[in-house]
Amino acid sequence: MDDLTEMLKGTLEGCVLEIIGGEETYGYAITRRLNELGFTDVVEGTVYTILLRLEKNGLVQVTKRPSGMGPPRKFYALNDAGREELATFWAKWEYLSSRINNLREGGR
Amino acid sequence: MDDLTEMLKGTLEGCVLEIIGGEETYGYAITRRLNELGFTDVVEGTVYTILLRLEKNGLVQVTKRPSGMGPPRKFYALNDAGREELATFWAKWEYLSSRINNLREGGR
DNA sequence: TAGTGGTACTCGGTACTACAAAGTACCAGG
DNA sequence: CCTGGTACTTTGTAGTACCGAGTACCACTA
Repeated sequence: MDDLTEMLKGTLEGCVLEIIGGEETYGYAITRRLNELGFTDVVEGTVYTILLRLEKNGLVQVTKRPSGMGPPRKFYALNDAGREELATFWAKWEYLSSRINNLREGGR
Repeated sequence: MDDLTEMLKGTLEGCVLEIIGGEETYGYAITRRLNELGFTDVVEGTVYTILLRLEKNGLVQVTKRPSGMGPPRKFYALNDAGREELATFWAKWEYLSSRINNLREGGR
C-alpha cells in the first residue's frame, strides 16, 4: 500500500491509545504491534512523539522498568482522562467514517 | 461533533475528488455540499486551497463560466489523472479503515 | 442611491501531525 | 571488541486543514 501518512493524521494517535488501553506496554513493542496490524510503514520515531504527546497531555501513566533485553522500558497505561479520550476518538471515527462511506454511496 | 480537522487530513481531498467526479461543479457549491453531508465545519477557504492544489497537480479540468448570481464560477471536472487519483484514494481508505476496525475488534 | 446580504474566489499566515535522521545507550553472542 | 537487536531522545521538515482579511459581483430595498 502506498503512502498513508496524510491519512493517518488524527487516527494514529487513537490507534496507539487503543493499544495501550488493551494492555500496559511500551514504545518499541507498540511500533512492532502496529506494523503487524498492517500499519507497516509506521516507524519508532513517530510512535515516540505520540507517546510524549500523550504524556504531556496527561492521558497516560508512565512507569520505567528494567528490561534484561536492552535499555529500560517506559511502560504506558491509560488513566481516566486517557480512557475518555479513547472513547471520544472512536466516536469521531464512527462519525467520520460513516459520512465518508455515505458520500461514496451516492451521497445521502 | 467536536473538532475533526486532524482526522480530515488526507481524506477531505478525496471527498472533494468524489464530489467533482459525480458532476462538474464549483468551490462554493462543493462547500455547501460537504456541509450538508455532515462535514459541517468545513469552510470555503479550505475547499479553495484543495481545489487550487488539485489544479496544480493536474487532476482537474477548469472552466470559468458567468454566474448570474454573483461573480463568475470556476467549474471543476476530473480528467483521467483525477479519476485515477480518486480510485487510489478509495483503495487507501478501504485499506486504512479495515485495519482500524480490526484493531478496534481486539486486534487481529 | 447608498446600504445590506448572499454569492464566489484569493491570499498570507498558523497549528498540528507524521516522518526523517541522527544520536545515545544497554545487552548478548561470536 | 564488535556486530546486531533492543529501546528511547531530539531536531528538523513537509503536508494539510483552517483562520482571517480582502476583493468583487449581483439583487433587493429603504
